[in-house]
Amino acid sequence: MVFLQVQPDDGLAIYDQIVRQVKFAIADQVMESGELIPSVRELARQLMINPNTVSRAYRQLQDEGILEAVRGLGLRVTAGAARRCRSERVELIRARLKQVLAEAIQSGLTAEEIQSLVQKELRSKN
Amino acid sequence: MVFLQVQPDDGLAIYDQIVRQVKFAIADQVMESGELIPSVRELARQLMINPNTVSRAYRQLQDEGILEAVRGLGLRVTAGAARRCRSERVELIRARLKQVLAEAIQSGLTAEEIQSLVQKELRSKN
Amino acid sequence: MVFLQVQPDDGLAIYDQIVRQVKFAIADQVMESGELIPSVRELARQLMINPNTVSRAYRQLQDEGILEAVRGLGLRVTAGAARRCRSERVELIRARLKQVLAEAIQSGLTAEEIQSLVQKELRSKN
Amino acid sequence: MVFLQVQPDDGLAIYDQIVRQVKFAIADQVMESGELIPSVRELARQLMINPNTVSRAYRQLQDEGILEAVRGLGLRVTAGAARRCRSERVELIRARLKQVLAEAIQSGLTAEEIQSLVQKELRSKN
DNA sequence: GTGGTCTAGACCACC
DNA sequence: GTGGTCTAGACCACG
Repeated sequence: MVFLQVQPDDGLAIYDQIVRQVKFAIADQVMESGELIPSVRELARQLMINPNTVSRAYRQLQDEGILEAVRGLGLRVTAGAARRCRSERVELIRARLKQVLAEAIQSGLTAEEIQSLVQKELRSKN
Repeated sequence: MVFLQVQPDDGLAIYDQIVRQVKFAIADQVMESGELIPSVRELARQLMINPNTVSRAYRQLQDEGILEAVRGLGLRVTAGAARRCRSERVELIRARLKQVLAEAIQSGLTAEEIQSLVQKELRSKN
Repeated sequence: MVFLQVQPDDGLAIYDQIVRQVKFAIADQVMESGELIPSVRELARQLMINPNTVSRAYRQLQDEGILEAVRGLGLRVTAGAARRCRSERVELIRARLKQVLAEAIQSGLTAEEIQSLVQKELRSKN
Repeated sequence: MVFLQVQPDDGLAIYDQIVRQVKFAIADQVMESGELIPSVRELARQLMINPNTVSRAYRQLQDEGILEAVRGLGLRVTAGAARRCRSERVELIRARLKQVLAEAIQSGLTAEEIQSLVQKELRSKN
């Protein structure tokens, strides 16, 4: 879990950054189902933030059924978490893509111009 | 300016919605350069929101050079506003498209899947 | 909202007591849809507890779709809240009744003895 | 004592599950007065839990007079334990039934609806 | 050691 | 004024 990192002024709340990154880590199977995640205090120490902030992120992940508490031991990734995190991420992408494209059209760009932009971006990423 | 409308629970701040919509109206030449915009009180009354909120939106538009004060008359659209708003909007779109595509790739979608999604969206909008 | 009250050592967390009581108040239509609920600071002052604790309760109610935030104004009861709270409460009762009855049978009480207990209780309540 | 089993995420603490199950076993005379119960280490090994947890459960049972230490031998069920466990269980059931019924009435269910629910449950259990 | 809860007090954006 | 976020530090139950 050394790969987690937060930026205080990202616009996104710190606890939300943690939620997001944990979900992505689970989606990418960097963290497997059943695995214990870093303790609240440990992660807080690593990220140099307040334990309450980590706790809030973990609590939200519990509310969403991604993590489950094991009394006295810590928090564990639930069974169906990986599948859920993956589909949630794809759905998120789809929704945002949809919104951006709608705005692009509404702002006067033609379908051809948009596709050209998309292809240029996709090529530059490969 | 009757075309403006705000949604209190959009996630976006109300003053930001106003800023955004005014810019778009100028970009689409619904509002022309030199044209006087409604007074703070008038718009606040129409949208049934707090005058402070309208005032804040207008102030930001002045700070960005989109609007300018005319002593004794009110606020009017500046000379280069239309061109600026158009390019700003396209640039905004381009940046967000870029970001969404980067996330899409990072989340495991292939370039083909992404293009397929894009084409499907574009067709449904026409 | 003067009717809300919390007991520090109820076994149930304070924020949970608030969540529960607000839901019951909505179910009983003591609080109507669209109505603004007491502010975080106001309720904290009345109950003589920390605003964060109230905030946590309100946040959970938002997560469950019972309340919604109106920026700068406060929190409001959502449209479908009453119906949801009512059915949730009945479902809760049903589940607990089920569990208690299962234990009663498992502990050797006969169906007749249980029904006798139930009737005695019901009569004493009327 | 092979019949004991614990579920880490039951909501109920593990040591409480042990206390409860031991009491029920005594109430059902699965364990008789005078009988020696498994050692802390033995039970901890069987249930694959921390010996501290078993120890805590046994300590509570001693505090309640259900178990007593026999120097050099271990812990055994006290003389009046069975009677006490039975009446305690019935009393527990009665109290919880009372509470659930009170809530049911307070939540708007009529006495008839409640009795209907009770009968339905009782039938499904037989 | 673990998470859960609560308090106290600060700062922010928004209306 | 409103809610939202974060920090700091305390206490509790549990293993």
